[in-house]
Amino acid sequence: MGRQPCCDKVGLKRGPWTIEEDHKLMNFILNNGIHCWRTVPKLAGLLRCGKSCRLRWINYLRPDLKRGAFTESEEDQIIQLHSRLGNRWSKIASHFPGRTDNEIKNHWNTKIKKKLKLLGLDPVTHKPVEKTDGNSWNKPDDDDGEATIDVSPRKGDEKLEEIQMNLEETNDLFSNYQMLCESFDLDSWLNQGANTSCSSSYSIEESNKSSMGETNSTVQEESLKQWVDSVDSFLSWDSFIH
DNA sequence: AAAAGTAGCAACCGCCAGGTG
DNA sequence: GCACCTGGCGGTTGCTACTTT
Repeated sequence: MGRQPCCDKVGLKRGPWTIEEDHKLMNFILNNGIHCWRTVPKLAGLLRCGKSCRLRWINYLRPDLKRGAFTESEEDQIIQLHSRLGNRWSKIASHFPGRTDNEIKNHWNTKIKKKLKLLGLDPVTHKPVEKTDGNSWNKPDDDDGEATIDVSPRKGDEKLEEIQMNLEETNDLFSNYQMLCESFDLDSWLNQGANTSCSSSYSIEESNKSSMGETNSTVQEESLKQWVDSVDSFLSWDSFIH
């Protein structure tokens, strides 16, 4: 007998997630925690397979995610870890709280690989690439036809400044977000549902009280609201009615 | 301005390991 | 020990936005 698929794919939706689906999944997990991914879509009213829900949560909706570009030091650390661990992205990701393995893998494939090639290093072995002729040192893309990184000044410098300003604004948002995550016991929060019913009456407030105690619950509540607001601003959920 | 090419990234697929009955 | 289920992982695909011609 062959292996059964992870879920019955007939009639299930695929492709990009809609805002409404994101909200349904978030609401469900916020209210009930995570116990069994297979049952999540059914209980949350989603036409997705559990695996897809899990991926969406882990890679995009999780409150402790650190969004934004990788810093130089993060890149260096990824390179070092990759030289030790190879393509074990989840292991590498475990060194970067708030980063996902998928994010790191994508960053590696799209940016760091090219950076290493540009430096004349083999992205797999991390050793200098063998010279094939006298000119190949500074032309790492000759072998596979991949484009080089354009480091020369470009006409779009003004646009770059604009992006940097936006990034700063985003970083402010992230720092709020990080403050929340640092003080917020996500594991307890996600697991609390074991002791609660699946009713939607279970609130974030109650979750805070049970996982952190009464004393700083107001602060936590405020932080969590900030986080929800932050996610809202990322996703433009204005049109969705809770 | 339009077509072609490229980069970035979200999402999917298939496989594997661990847990359970 | 076996069959099955679920979660997790790494590789790959496909869509979209951006850039170049």
